[in-house]
Amino acid sequence: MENLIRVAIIEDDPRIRQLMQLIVDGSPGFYCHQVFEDCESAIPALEKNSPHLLLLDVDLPKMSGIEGISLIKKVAPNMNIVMLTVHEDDETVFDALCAGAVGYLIKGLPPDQLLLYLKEAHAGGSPMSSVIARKVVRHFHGGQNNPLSPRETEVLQLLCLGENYKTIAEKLFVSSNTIKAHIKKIYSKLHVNSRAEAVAKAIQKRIVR
Amino acid sequence: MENLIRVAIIEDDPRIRQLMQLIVDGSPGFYCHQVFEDCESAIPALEKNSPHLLLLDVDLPKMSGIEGISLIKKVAPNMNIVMLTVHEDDETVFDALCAGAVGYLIKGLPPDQLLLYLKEAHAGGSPMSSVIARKVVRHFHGGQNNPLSPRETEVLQLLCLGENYKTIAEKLFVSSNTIKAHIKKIYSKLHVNSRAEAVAKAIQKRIVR
DNA sequence: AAAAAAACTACCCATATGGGGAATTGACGG
DNA sequence: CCGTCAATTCCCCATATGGGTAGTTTTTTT
Repeated sequence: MENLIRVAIIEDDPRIRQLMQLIVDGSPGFYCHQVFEDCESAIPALEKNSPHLLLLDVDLPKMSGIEGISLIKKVAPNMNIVMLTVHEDDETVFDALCAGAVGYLIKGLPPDQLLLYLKEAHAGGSPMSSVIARKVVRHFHGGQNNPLSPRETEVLQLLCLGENYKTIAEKLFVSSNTIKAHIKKIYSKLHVNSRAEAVAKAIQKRIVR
Repeated sequence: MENLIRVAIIEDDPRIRQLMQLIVDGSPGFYCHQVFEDCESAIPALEKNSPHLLLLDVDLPKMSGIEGISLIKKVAPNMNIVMLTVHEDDETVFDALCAGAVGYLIKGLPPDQLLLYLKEAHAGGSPMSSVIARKVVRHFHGGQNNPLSPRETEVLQLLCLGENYKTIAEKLFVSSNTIKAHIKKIYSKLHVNSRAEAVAKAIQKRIVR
């Protein structure tokens, strides 16, 4: 009883909910601890007695699964949340991951596959299909297309650290007028007209770390 | 011959290289197109005749696999690059993904598992172990710990869009003095003293999207 | 060798910014 | 009922910033 992985499920469709519960409960090593049909009722219960793993439906009637994650994380920060979805091609993956989910799985996986994924999630992994993974990976791509010269990139990096004309000039052993010129060029190339915008673009376009 | 997935391999260890080649060539649906022992010699060849998939060793003697990705992407932008590593726990995952790799696999996978992953990569997926995936997912986490009040967060978001006191004030229907006061508070809470730093922290700590 | 791009320097000027201090209002919790 | 905090408004002031214009020198590309 002590070594079992305690699992909770939040799923509005009664058929799927009961099916999941059966799969989890009927598997060695797992124990279906709690079952809910919405986040509202789940949150107080999860606060009292939190399981190791939570299977959370993305599409819920009242509060969506995504909104639920943030609230659930507040009451049970150490629980691993695995999202369940019908559409492999939805764009909520990022919101879910940002909110604190660790995995993102499709409903209707073969039971043995599902259980394998749940073991991985409990062991510190992030189970997701490779199609989902590619969505995530794409967010890291696209850092090459930077229109800036090497020197400008260097200046922009220091800009992102909050340095001003003078301190950047000192670090690069040039006049602060030069830095100003570089920054003007950076602004025109990035189509911005303030530090804040430049820094935002630099980080989002991954021109800097 | 036309429907085969053309694969190239860059791997310095002759044993592993030949083993990989054997696995790929001996599998229906795959065709080992080119084999190299370093990026330097691979790049000119990949430019001429690029395969669908490239298996790229992370640890190469001269130019590292990570450095290689950027250069290879320049000559063959549409090729899917899958990294191969011995250590599942290295931190180069992010560099590799940022540089343009689509997958990250461990050396020594069972051949059938490897081939399954390669099919996924070719089909637009991002194969990686769930341990690697968790590393990636962790980069999306941690957006909750924001010490700012709701209003301050709102102001910070507009700050990241490059707005100034006046325009923010107009959008929020308050005086620009108020915005200034909010921004002062934001700076003290985030321990910064300029817009640039505030924006950088906001994005990196995921206080804003 | 010529042209183009990158790097560097300088000066003027209007305005935005950051730091300091001070005060009022409303809401929430002990 | 009182303290705290968020939200709001206002003032002053030194300095940083962004825009414009105008150069020279070096490096790279053609």
